[in-house]
Amino acid sequence: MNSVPLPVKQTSVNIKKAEKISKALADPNRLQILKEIKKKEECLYCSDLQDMIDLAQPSISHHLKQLTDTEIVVAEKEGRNVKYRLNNKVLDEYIDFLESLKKA
Amino acid sequence: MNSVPLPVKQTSVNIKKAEKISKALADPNRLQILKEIKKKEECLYCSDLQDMIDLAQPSISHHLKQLTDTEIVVAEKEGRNVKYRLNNKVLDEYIDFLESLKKA
DNA sequence: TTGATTTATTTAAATTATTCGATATGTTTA
DNA sequence: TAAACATATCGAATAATTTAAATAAATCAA
Repeated sequence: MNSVPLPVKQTSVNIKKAEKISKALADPNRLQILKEIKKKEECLYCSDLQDMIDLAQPSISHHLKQLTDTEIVVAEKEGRNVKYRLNNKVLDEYIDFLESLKKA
Repeated sequence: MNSVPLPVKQTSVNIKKAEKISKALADPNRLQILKEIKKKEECLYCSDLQDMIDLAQPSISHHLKQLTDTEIVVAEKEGRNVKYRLNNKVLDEYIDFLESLKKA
């Protein structure tokens, strides 16, 4: 009866991207890092994490890379430190993708 | 100045649960399954998936188990078939967790 | 410039995840 | 009951991820 197809909301996150973001979130240490980033006033230095997470420095660096590769976390160089902050935009786009899995 | 701590919204999804759900979502075949579940009117039979996903039956069964273990997908036995449907509640709780990672 | 500090990369080992063939279990139908 | 069908489990091979030691690169401070 309804010959006009219902518009399907398109998100900017496709399956490939959603897979990458999900993978980035699929580790307790990386989730902990995200929580620590939230706690900090504006952003967080990599070195802060060494006190909070029981991993060697290269491992923390590796996990931060997973997060920045998906752009869910953004790194800003500041002298010899690196500041990390959450990228709300990417997180929101990922959430949109998840919402789009629900029935209309 | 503010001696009363701000209430922090608690989600029912903690880091451990979020890790599990993220892992369940961190695979292109499982994301495809979720999309196919959405497409179907109410739910989807396991056997439907064999036409849509290029994997052997045991692999599809394995992926469905990953999804049902997190309860993001619910399985209902119906004769010799099994019906699968999305559990909006768990998905919403996961989304709440993700929202809680953002700054207040 | 030298030494200390912060973060990243490389490499290798250990762990975990994915896949499928074989087979088992449960259900329907003849 | 026997055959057919749908799904699940087991076991083994392969692939991907995590971890840390060693080391590199970049920056700061003396």
